[in-house]
Amino acid sequence: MSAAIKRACDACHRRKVKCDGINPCRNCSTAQLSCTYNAIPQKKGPKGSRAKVISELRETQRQTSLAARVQNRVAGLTAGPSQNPTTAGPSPGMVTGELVKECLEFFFAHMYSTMPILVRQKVEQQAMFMEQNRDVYCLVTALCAFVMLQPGMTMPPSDPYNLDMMPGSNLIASTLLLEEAMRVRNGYEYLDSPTLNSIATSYLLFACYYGVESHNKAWFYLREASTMMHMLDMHKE
DNA sequence: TTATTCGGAAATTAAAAACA
DNA sequence: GTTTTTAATTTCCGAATAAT
Repeated sequence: MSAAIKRACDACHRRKVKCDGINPCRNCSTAQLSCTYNAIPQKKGPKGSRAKVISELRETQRQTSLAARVQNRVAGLTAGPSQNPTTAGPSPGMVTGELVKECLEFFFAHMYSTMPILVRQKVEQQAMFMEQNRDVYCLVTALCAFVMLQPGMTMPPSDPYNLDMMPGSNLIASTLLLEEAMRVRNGYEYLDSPTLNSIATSYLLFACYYGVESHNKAWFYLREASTMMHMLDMHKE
């Protein structure tokens, strides 16, 4: 590139063409434009703290170490004598009764008004036996994953994933729960006979993925929920 | 063929951080 | 204090497109 001139005129700047810097400049003359230099240049250079990169690196490393701790913790939870981590059944210790209780409490206190997709009494009843019913287990796990994403939701006092209330621990807990829900859900044919629970689960998966900005997955599960509603003739009066 | 538009690479600049 | 690093802005190259 030839040496850039100190300042391009307004028209050349707009047209993204080389300006000779005089008034009127050659481009403006040939285009019969009035050649002005009215634009006020912006201040160049970084604004505010420029420690953005180092902050990002710190955050990435923190998340990585946190995730590693969670992996270890989960490996410990799932490494029972009769437990194979690759099975499609619920992982013991992953979705604790206390976690479910807290998440249901939060959901019905703060979110039910804008998302009335569940009946409290029914869910609480079903949740007691969720280990025996994958449909319910997935619903409850997805619900917990969704609730853990919400601002204001705190980790239960027992801290089931041993995250020490560190910043970002909610997001990691949510991710783990989402993975758990997906793993169990992929282990059985929930589409064979969709239920209200599986529709709500799809909707909660949509909400979870939307919350973590995985928009393609989010829309997929929203669409899935909508399709299952059709399968159950819920679009009819 | 010539003129125009515009995505984006390269250059420029200045603030913040690092260093002596 | 000076130097280095980083990030924001500006210039304008050159490919794509439109006009003649």
